[in-house]
Amino acid sequence: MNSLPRTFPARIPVNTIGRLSLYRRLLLEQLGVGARQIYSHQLAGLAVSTAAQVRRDLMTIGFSGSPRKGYAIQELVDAISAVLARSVETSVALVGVGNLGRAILAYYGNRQPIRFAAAFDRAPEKAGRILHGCRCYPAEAMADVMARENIHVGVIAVPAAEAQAVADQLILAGVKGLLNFAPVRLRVPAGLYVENVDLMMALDKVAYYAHELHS
Amino acid sequence: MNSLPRTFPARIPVNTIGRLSLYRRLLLEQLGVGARQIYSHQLAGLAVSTAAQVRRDLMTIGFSGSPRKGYAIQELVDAISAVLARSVETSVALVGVGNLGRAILAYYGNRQPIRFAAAFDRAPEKAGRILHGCRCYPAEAMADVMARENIHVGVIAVPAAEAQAVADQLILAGVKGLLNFAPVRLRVPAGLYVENVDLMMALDKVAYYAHELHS
DNA sequence: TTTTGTGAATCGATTCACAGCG
DNA sequence: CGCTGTGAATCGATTCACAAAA
Repeated sequence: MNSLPRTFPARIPVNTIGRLSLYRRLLLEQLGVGARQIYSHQLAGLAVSTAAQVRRDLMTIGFSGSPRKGYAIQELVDAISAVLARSVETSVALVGVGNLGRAILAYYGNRQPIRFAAAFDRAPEKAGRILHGCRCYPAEAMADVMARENIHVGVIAVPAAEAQAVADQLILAGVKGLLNFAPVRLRVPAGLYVENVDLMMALDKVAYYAHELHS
Repeated sequence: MNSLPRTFPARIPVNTIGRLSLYRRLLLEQLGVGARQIYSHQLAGLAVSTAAQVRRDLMTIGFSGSPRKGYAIQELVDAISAVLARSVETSVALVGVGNLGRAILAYYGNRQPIRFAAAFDRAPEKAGRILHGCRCYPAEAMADVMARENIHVGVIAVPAAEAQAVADQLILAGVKGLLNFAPVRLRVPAGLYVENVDLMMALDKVAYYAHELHS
């Protein structure tokens, strides 16, 4: 029955933020299929999780449903969007327009309200090209473009050896969060958020368990 | 002094496996630079972690160092490689040779002992091509090729709508672990391991914290 | 000294279990 | 009834803190 733009007393745990992102996607899908209300155990089924987990997560963002009808899907989507940065536009910069960088641009498309506003690459011949709706600039232009486009999130898709230097540049240019695809742990000032997508680690984990189960 | 190759009493936590993968990379780098011994606090520094965490992780795999000299790097690399599937060859299949699939092949290269032994795609015109050392087959060939190549790990890089069907096929073909890049949660038999790389979720997390810090 | 190895304490995240409600 | 909301219990992961070793 509630919950629009509130000030949240507590800091929301990272894992919860992640699940909210997932719930939101699943809920939008349900809306598309004509559903209007959903029970915690149904959403849990879609998310391959538990009803208790779902209820706890929604409690954390202060959203309530009714015992009779469950949760109103559209309202819940709005509430989650208000918590995630989804109701304001977030401008993002990509650094590193190699195989992975281009795949990232293609993957994210340019769905509002997360917009890839600029890409940077050391190789000067990439400057000026437009890939999946995102313009490439030479690395030197970073500070200027980032300020002009009001970018606060950086995505790092450069080789390991360059990642720390790129992170330093991005931080200097004012980013508050980094999504790092390079297989390195970045050293950043306290408080700045870094999400690592470590593909080597991910594959090692799978190989470990596959091997364990197989033998 | 340490770590004889076998029989780990306890099951090793997922997070620990992930960190071991990271430690291994960092240690190999140190070997390349000429280091032979390392202290827990030094490795922690490289991993952007804590000395206690490092010691706990190494304890978990039964590896010991000496208070005087720290840990012997080469031996530690070997011990970690023995724990991860790194000392035997693991064959992997990729399904979905789009932008993301090709970037994945390029990223992983074909470093031993994790080998991309086959790629599959619904689009028949991709069959027969060799990308980054990995041969593409039509989707229909999956069962045959997977058996012939003894593949036990699958990497899913297809659109969300197809991911569950692909997972089912791969499981039928005998995989024991899945690395899933599709923005869906897969339903799999108990015991089978799934590692999700959810890029939407990753970006939402960063955007959330960037926004929180910025405002 | 300095550093390892580790039991115990702490912290955080998930699950249980049940009161309250429609 | 079956469902939500939530305090309390549990589970797991990290950190503390210190004895033992060199």
